[in-house]
Amino acid sequence: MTVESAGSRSARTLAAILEATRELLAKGGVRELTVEGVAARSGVAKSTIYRRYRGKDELALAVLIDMVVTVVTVPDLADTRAELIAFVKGAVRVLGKTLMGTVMQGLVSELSTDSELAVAFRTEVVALRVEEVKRLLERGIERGEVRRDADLDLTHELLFGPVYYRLFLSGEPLDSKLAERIVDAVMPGLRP
Amino acid sequence: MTVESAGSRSARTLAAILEATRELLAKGGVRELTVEGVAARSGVAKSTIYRRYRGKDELALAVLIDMVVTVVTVPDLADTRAELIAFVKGAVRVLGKTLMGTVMQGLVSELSTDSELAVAFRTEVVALRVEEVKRLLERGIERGEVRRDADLDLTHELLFGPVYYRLFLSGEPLDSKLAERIVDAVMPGLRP
DNA sequence: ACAACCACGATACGGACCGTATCGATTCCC
DNA sequence: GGGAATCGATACGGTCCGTATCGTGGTTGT
Repeated sequence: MTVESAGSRSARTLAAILEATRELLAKGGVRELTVEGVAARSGVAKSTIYRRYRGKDELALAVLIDMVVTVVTVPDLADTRAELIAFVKGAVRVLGKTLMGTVMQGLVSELSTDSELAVAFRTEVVALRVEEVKRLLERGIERGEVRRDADLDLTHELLFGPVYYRLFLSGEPLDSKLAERIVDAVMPGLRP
Repeated sequence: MTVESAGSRSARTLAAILEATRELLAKGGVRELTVEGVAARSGVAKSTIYRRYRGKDELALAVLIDMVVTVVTVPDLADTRAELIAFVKGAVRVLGKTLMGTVMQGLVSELSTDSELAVAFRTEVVALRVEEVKRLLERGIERGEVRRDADLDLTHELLFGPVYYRLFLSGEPLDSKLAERIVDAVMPGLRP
């Protein structure tokens, strides 16, 4: 046992890799993320990194998933509008003020050319949000606030599409009012 | 004057570059687009390409802009819903069945790290669509089909956000029904 | 038509990363 | 303690980057 942090050797190695990846992502995004850079910064051999990840994309995705796990489930506020706003607002905040936005943006190109990566991303990131939206809307249906035949999948896309649209393409700010404006535009189509 | 196509030498050179870029983009996307590849395929020297473009991103953007110019303006159908559907449907088709979707997807990552590229993209691609949506909605306001205080910018994001969301993230198909479903979900919030 | 001028093609260069392979040295686990 | 797994170090060929140089050919003005 040395002075190092706790955990087995491979656990410490893994932690060092992820930590270095986070740091490099923080300043430069996926664009400037290189396996050799991670190796140099983390003190881990390049070959060790390739033993765990197929490349820089999978590395970035690992960090992303590590962050997504902390997605909060919205508590019952007895008001669907308020719940949806809270949920979207959370996404806006995370995408706008943390690494997540940067990483997402860098990952988009890779998703189209790497189907394994795409599958992992969809089941471990997208699906979580879809489920939460469904949960909120079903709660709304029970309360009678939402139409019984509302299109749950489409609603999810309507709520988050504009957020990513800003992040990726239009470049307009992800301000705190955005969530409310989106929800208020979508709600009329959901009511009974 | 030789047997070659018409135009001055530099015009022919430029055409050859863009043509080769299109071909390489068609099979492999931005990911597999390299300046050296374009040089080899087009028969144009690498140095000549760098004389015109700063790199592969600007090259891809040039092709994209070349395609966007052909965006059709929607004719007056005397029905805002029908007009919006026609417009969104056009975007869905282009993004789903032509190079444009692929190029866009590859370009997203670069937009975050190259501000010059981002500005060019927004003024020459995004702005065109925003203007067209505004035109359609203002026509709808005059007809009394749309609320006078409708949020035009947000509407644009609501209409196209879901389309790009599918293209970039969820990976669900860009089918022909999508445009109609989106418009029908958004319209209730636009009516007077 | 001729000359001065550009733009182009060819080529070479150092450099960054890629992804793979090999091989002792550690560490882990029984 | 000892075998097995994992790691660090190092070297490799390869691709593509972006820049520079140089000679040749096209283009243009008068």
